[in-house]
Amino acid sequence: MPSASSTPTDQPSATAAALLQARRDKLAKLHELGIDPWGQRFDNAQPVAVVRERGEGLDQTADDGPTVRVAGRIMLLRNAGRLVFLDLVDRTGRIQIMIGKKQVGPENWPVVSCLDLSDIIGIEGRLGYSNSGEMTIFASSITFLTKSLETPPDKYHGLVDTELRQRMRYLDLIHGEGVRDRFVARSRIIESIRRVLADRGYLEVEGPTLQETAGGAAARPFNTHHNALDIPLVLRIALELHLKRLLVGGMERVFELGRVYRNEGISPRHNPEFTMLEAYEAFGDYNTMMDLTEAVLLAAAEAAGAPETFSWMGHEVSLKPPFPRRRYDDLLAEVTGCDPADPTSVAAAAARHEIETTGRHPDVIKSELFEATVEKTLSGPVFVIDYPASVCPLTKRKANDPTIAERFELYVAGMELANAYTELNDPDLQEELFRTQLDGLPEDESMARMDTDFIKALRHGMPPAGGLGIGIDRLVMFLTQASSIRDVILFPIHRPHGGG
RNA sequence: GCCCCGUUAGCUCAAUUGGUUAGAGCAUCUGACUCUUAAUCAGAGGGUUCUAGGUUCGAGUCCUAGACGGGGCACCA
Repeated sequence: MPSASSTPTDQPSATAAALLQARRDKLAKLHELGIDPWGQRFDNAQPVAVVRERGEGLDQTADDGPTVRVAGRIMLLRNAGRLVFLDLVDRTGRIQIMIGKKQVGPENWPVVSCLDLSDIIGIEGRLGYSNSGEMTIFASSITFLTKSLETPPDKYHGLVDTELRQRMRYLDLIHGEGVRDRFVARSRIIESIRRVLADRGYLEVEGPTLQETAGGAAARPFNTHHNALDIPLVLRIALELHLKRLLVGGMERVFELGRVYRNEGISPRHNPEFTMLEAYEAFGDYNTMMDLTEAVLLAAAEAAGAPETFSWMGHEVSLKPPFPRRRYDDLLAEVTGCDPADPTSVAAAAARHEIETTGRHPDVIKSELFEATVEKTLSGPVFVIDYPASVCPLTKRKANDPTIAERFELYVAGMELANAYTELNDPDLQEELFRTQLDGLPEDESMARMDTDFIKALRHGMPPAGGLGIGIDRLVMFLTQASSIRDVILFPIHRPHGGG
């Protein structure tokens, strides 16, 4: 039985305690001065960027600049006796403040000795330039807005430790180079996607995240339980099947932009929860969705401020539409030299790449061969079209060839960014495909999970339609040049630290 | 799940082949300074070297196990 006494690691070191005490002493001093260290509403503050713009036109030698009012966090503090310089940062930028003992008067000056790095203050003062030519607000009053009790990271290096950066994202956002910009870009990208879809008459909807059956993708779900109903539930792994029910319901253009959950491995390209866009358009097909994909990507790139052509993970990428469209079998033949129409030839090529072939469905073998050989050659962007039908149980087959599914995947820089189909709307074929378990695929990894409620919906009639899925996190990675998915997710999953 | 690498002060990093009391910058405290720019100058305090074992006269350094993180493989998007 573990000891009930507190472990030594619960005790802060003397350094940590002294750093904290120093700030608590200043907190107490503020109270003594009759100042609320936790501040109040602060009206009419101008964004630093606006103030800076205003300062650009000023005569640098004049001392009659306009009065401005800003609020922000103290990032640097330079104390020169009866004169203090500090760098104040708000959401729009950074500006230098000068506080002089004579200038702010005896009622303000004692407050200055209570200022620490990371405190949040409001400043009113004249905008001008310091002797060394830096744009500066010469403070006439200081308003204390919030005391910071913890020591900030190294003011020059910031927070470098990857783990700390992710667990304490708030610090990373304050101190990390470009971190804030990347998450701003993410927000703008998502905004642009909503705009593109809304402009085309799509409605945004919200499907259930708690489901009885995890359908629409090949992935292991998270299991949970509802107490009042006393039933097991799973978290959704895709948006697809409920959006298609809405097509049946006459919502002819719908999309959902939301979180899905897959109980699988973690890597620089995988987080257990991630954000998906799925969009469905009645009376369209996969060609419709290729056009939509190009529009979404172009708008997203513009929103993120990404150049039209750039290099990412060692690939040169140009987002200029139209993106090339290449048939799956053609690519496979080009790269491997096999005959995609001949299972024996495919199996022989697969064997050369040490892919297990015995007892497995020919299309599973083909699919693995494709992933092992073709994928990494796809710098893209390129639409890979017309997949082997049996690995696509939710996709309409080609009218003249039931072995080919009308599906595309968009590859950019060797990474799969989008996946789309001409949607299967034949309820009898859908039911049959749900019942079919492909040889060599464990049930967990199959999309063939029977959803009788969905089949019933299809029997009521789902219009022919195109459907599209885009992994938003990967899109953001690509457009903000991030090499890890954890750099574009604010709070990626982490194993809890020991000790509970 | 498997393989490789990392973890030293609040933060960023040193520490020779295993050898004195584990060092430095930032941060903190004391003092000086009305134009600084990672301000500077003088002084002070601050460490369970991730954890638990082991080898050794002696371990931050070597060995074993574990924790957490990073990368790769597998799986997937």
